Amino acid sequence: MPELPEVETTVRALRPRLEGRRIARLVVRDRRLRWPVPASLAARLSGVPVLRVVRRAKYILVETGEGTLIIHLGMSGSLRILPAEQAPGKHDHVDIVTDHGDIIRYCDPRRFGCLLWQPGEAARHALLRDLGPEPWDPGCTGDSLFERSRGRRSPVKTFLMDSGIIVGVGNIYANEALFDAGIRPGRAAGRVTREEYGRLLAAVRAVLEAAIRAGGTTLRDFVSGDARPGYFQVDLKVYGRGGLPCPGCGGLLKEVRISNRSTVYCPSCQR
DNA sequence: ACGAAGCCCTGCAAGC
DNA sequence: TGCTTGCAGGGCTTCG
Repeated sequence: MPELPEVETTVRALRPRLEGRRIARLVVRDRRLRWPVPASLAARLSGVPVLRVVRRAKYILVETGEGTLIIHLGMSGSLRILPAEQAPGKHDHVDIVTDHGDIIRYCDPRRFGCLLWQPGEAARHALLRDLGPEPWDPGCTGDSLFERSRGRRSPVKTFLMDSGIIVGVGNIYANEALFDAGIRPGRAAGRVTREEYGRLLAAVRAVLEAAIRAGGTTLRDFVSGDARPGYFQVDLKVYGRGGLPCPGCGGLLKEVRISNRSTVYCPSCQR
């Protein structure tokens, strides 16, 4: 399940294969994704030069001279770079073939992802328009989170995972960051202090950066094979460890559901 | 404006 | 062994 670090790692792997090159053709085998792959996409991209590949939230933006290809990996999606033709598997939806012969294969078994087209400025697309800042945006600070959270009664974990507030914090890293910051996930967002939001944002950045670094070590294996960038390279302190000892105090970690998402925390270390 | 719940989908694990 | 059931997850969408 791609979280932001996995998307970032994918973008870094794609850059040398796409930037400055042309899309020779698009092979669409299965249009069924969260929204159907537009019927006009293949014709639209044929022969088009790629200027830049960038990440915004968990979206991969392939910027061309004509517009932007917007890709989301959903829960189970992946993009793999194949050095040569390989027989497509059951859930291999789309191939992007470059003028250098690289095949970039989009696969998404659960079909929560998407491939869409936006003419002109990608930021104007409805999916991107209302997104909050990136965690590293200078305008994203402990103070700004504190201000936005006033009066909110929903859990701070839900607030942290709200892409209108801050992007890129999925369930796994929300759990980890709240543990690192010593904040209980179930507390009302509006009751968390200014200082705590400062600690929380620092923890978010640190845990995402560590995971991106870990993803970087898998980059060299990204081409061909089954190697995929992954967050599972990082040691997770609480996620998936409900009932096991807390790495801080040794007490048992508690597992609850918040907004229907699995939530793990230490009742002693997190207040 | 906010918040909660529903929904999309497949693979896997656990229970019978 | 083969069924059924539950769960996982991001994030849009709907409803209150």
